[in-house]
Amino acid sequence: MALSHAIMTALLEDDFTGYELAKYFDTSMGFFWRASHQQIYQELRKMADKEWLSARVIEQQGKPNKVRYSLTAAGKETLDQWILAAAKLQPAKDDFMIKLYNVGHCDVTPILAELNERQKTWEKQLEIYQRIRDKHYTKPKALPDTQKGIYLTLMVGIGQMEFYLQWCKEARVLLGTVKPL
Amino acid sequence: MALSHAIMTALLEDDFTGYELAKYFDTSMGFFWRASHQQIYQELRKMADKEWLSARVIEQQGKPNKVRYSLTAAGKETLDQWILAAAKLQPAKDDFMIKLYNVGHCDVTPILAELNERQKTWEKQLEIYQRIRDKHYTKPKALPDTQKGIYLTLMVGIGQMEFYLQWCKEARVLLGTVKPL
DNA sequence: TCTTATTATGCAACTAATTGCATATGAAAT
DNA sequence: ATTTCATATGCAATTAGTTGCATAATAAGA
Repeated sequence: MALSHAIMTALLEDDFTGYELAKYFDTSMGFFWRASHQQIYQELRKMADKEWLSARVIEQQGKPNKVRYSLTAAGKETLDQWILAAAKLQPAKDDFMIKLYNVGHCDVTPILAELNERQKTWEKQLEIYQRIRDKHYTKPKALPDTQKGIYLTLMVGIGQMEFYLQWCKEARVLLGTVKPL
Repeated sequence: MALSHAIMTALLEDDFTGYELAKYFDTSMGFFWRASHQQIYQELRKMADKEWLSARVIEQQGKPNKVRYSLTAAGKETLDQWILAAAKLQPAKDDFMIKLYNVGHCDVTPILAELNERQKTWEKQLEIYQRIRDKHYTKPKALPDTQKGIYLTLMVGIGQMEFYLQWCKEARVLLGTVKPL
């Protein structure tokens, strides 16, 4: 559902090909939304069918032709309507939390190992986010309006990473007190 | 995929019917995993087919018969193996973050309204979590091993709510500086 | 020179999840 | 007396998302 709206949001800024969007979902918007290229290409065609997007084929030699998409007026209208409707707040599904429920019933060693892996990932991610903030978002109130929301999503990313790294410490200590089976 | 493992994790503690599991996913495990009854009933039948679960039909009059499921040895083995494999860390998809990207392109009013709605929800949720902590989890190290992981998931819930409420303040101020279209 | 990465899309099969509907009773609330 | 809630499952249709594979050129690195 909302993948299409995420795509339209990206297209507010500029026209994109599927390939470029796939990269966009790996970096910028990838902070809180992942999509594979297969999914994106499918979705783009569906959206073009509904006339939310218009497509222009760009001939190339050697490589496959590109298809560049832009948002239509109907698409923008759909997006505006979507923003009016409240999104449902669904909890983030996280396999690792399920694993924690198993502590005491299953061996804790692999869980601790995975916690350490996650810590490394979170540390890296936090660094990336902080670097972006320090480079482009030092004065939030001075940003153009179109950047303010993006800044706020970045702050969610930073805050989450900081929290998880904090929690990690407590988790490691407590899991250390679990008797091996 | 992981819904089946979440179900098996629940069944580590006790046998359950689909109906009871649906409630379980609305409360306890619902902090980080939601599933509708339709999905749960389907999944239970699939799992019984694979012999990860065994089913016992309990005849009732007036009401439909219950089916009570228990974890088999094969199911437990599957669960143990699953814990060994690292879960992939995928970001939580959140529609509201997409909406924030639209600030400056679309009217900010409904976004601010939704932020306020979310704040209320987060406040309520935080209270619920805190009450659970204060009632059952005041001394984490004194808990039985089987409760320690659950405590840690609860702390994730509390930490997330606290962070979002904090972030909410900054978000409201910054969104207040956005010029209306 | 051989391998790998980048560019650029697509099909097919499958699994996961949602939406809407249907059934049927007893108990509690209005 | 009527509505709503809780109990207890299910089907059918659809949408969303994943996995694996295929193609085909160019450029860069080992």
